[in-house]
Amino acid sequence: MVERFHLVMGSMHERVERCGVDGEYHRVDHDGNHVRKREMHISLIVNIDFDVISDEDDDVVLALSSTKSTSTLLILYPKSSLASQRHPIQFKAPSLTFSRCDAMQLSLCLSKPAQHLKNPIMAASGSGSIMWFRKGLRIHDNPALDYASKGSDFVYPVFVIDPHYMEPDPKAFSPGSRLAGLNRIRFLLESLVDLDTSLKKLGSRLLILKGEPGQVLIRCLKEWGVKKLCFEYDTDPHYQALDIRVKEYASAAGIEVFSPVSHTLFNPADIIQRNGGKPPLTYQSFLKLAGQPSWASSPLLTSISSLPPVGDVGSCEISEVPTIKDLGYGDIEQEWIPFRGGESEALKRLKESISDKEWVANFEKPKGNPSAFVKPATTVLSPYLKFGCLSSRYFYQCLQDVYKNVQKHTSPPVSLAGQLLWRDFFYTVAFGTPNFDRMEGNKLCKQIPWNDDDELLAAWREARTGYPWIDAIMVQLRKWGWMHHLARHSVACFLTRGDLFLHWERGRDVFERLLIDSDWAINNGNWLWLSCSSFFYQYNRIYSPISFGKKYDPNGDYIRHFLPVLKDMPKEYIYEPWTAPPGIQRKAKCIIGRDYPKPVVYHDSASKECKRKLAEAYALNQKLNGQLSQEDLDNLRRKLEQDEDIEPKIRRQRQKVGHLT
DNA sequence: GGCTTAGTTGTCGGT
DNA sequence: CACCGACAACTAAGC
Repeated sequence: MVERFHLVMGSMHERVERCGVDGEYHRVDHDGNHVRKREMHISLIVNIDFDVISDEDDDVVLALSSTKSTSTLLILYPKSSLASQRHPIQFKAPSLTFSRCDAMQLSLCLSKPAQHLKNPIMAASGSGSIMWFRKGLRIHDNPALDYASKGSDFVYPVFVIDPHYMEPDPKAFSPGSRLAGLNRIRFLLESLVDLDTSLKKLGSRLLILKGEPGQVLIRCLKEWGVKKLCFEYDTDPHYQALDIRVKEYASAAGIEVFSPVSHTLFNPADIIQRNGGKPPLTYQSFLKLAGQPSWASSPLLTSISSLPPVGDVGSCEISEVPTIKDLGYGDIEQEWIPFRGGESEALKRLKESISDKEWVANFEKPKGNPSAFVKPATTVLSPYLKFGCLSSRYFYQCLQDVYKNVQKHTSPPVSLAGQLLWRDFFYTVAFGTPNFDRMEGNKLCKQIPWNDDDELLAAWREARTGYPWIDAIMVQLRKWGWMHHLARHSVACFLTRGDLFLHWERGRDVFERLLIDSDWAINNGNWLWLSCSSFFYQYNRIYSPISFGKKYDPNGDYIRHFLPVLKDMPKEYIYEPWTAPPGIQRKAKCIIGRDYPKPVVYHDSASKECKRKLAEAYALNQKLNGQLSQEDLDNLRRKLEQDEDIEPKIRRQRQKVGHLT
């Protein structure tokens, strides 16, 4: 079913420099009649011939190839499909093969976009612009902000506070909102204050609005009569859905939309397209495809001397950046957290990190010490990258400068620059994989019959597994919102394939809420990795909850700091306090089972069980080619439990889950 | 299609 | 302390 159509359309792609008209398309139906289909408000005008591959009911999936020699691919979904998650549809286009579509995503990849950018229908004509901040909370290397200020008499720098993200949720297991722990909310507020301060120095200010961001933005567009709307492109499903709404409105209202890719080093859509429509699934293949960033050797715009003034805000209610208290959080006692939000802090931290050129040149991620907490073994720039307080591209260029001036340096994947590339790797795979954040319906994810055990999950989440190394990490997560990468590995492995055999999505949820650097693509990618659900499959390699920490920190100082109940436990027992003789426990003022819990599982038997289950699950996945139904999973789960009963000596003895006060 | 190779970060017990 | 092999054996990519 391939028909020929003509489409007037455009894109929101980063390289689109002019936009602002409604697009619509019509098709010829089977009887040869021209049928006008829904209006799509799309920006730049491009003439492209395209083939309709699937057009059922209201849903539209289009595969396009341009009339010119460049290959072009567009996947479009109308509004109606955005609400419901749909299964991926696979199809083949005449000129290229691709197998991705995500109901939440609209992507246009132009291999030579410049050719399509001629003859803009509508140019910006001065007047006002909105700079919509979401991530990208910075002045340096901010192309959206730069574009907003060009040729505008007024610029409205806006941040919308979404109550869902910010307001206290009394039912949550720790202080914070439903979606974010208090640490990250605080970090965000600090970042906003810093951004406001910087904007004021440039003759502007940050306008804080409250409400559902889409509605609020559309109201601003209506009220302020701006000609341009500028914001950083975002691949996260949440923003994909939000941005389509806002772009549709803006385009319908004749407002130019400029939405550049500046959060990552590369444009994920470009890389996916270069790989024939599929995201690369290994780091090495990603590196090959990615090559050098296009901007690698040209200087980024890292400073702005002034900004146009803020225009009349009409009846829109503008407030200052709220405090934690303003948001409804009482006085919550909190350990001093070593990480303050904001661009200034990010640049300061960056400068400190790269000032030690030897350290930068010799950095090898896997060799870092996860138990270092007074002075962490990594840069701790991740939360700044997450909110865009720091530009990953600027960071990358700074690293290249250091590398140029030293004799030898480490390389990806272990080098510092390699870490930024990991970030882009996960952004790319996540963008190109429907249901990336779930096991079900995720083609990359092994279907594994994880156990469901609320008691064990709570023990893990609340730092009472009885394994001090694991619990100390979980305390650091809750108190600081940050732990070393390898510490994250330890607890993620423990929760899933190593010991508890609980679903990685449960752990993902906890990390997503509590980490100050939690990032949708990276967090999900790493949980897929650590649970051996995707990317990494060597399920025999299990982090020991005892010896892994011990090899870095034999004295247990990390444990003593985050679990003060164990501070007087002799180092011989601190990783396995249940083995300490009663006299020692008394002397340390820590009776196991009373002051600190007994282990919730025995690691030796639990990890053997996990390996056995993974082996069986892998075999079934292979047999059924990854297509496991819910029934298949249930059957496997039953079988695994039966086998467990047949071998009672292997069956782990579950301890009563203790409570740590 | 079959085969080889490589894969950011395991543990344990050796040298 | 650095490195090695055994353990048991996975997948994606590339030829």
